Amino acid sequence: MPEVETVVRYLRVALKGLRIKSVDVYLPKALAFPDTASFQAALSGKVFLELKRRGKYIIACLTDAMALVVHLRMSGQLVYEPEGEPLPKHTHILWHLSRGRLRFTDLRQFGRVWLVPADRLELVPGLRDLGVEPLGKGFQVETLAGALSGRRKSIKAVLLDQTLIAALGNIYTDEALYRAQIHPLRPAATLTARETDALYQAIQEVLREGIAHRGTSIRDYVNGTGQAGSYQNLLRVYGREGEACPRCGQPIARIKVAGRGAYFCPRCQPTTESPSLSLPPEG
DNA sequence: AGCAACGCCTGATAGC
DNA sequence: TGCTATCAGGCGTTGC
Repeated sequence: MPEVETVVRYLRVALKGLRIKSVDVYLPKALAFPDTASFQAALSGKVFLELKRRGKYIIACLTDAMALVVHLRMSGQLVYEPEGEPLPKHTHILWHLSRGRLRFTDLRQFGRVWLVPADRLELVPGLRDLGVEPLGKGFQVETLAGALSGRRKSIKAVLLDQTLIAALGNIYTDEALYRAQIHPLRPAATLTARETDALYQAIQEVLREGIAHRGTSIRDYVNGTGQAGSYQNLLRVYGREGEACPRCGQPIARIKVAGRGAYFCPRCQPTTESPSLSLPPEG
């Protein structure tokens, strides 16, 4: 989510007031709705008004009450740049604007684009089912407690479930669980009130830090101007298998949880509640 | 209903 | 060098 929020913050300023002259679609399947011809015809002449984020979806509000929705998935990029530069490989959709161009580039081809009426966002699968925004007023510690109660699956799997909390990806679940000193395999319903509170704080901390550092760039991620973020340098556990835990020095471990790589400290994140949870972390 | 496994893609890297 | 296996920021579908 911090990566998506960063893209939105750049593009909100860059695209405002620009008019779409024409659209090239090089990979039709990247366009989830509608078909290429309808997409091109409907977008011609539209003007960008405002950009929003909901979960990991980018929503561009256009004139005539239309909304251009983009999900970058794993490797997608949405970049505004001058016309005439060489087109990067894996560029699937290209918008020619009244000034400059907007390109959707995606090596793994998982990302998708939709064009729907602004009041029919439910036409985008996933978007309509999103849970609470973790940095919004609707997210309280009781919200998190409610999401965990009665769920026997792992806390990491629950945090990754976008229908409960809209935003947390693999990096930020690991970082939040590390800070809260909770093992990723702990059944969600077994978290104590104290752990739930620590996790509630940790989720907001890691997301705010991620945004403040303009996202995490490991491979493909760049913001709306094509620049990398810097949060990868501040990650405590993600991608650091074998490195020393910043808190206790124990090597960071990696296991598989919910089909994803999960990085954690075996000492700081025991499979039962940590007795040292009330102690402040070092550094 | 809840949950885990798989599929979708290309490319980088590790191990043999 | 060149092969194979594994891994990658996510989510929709399938089947148990």
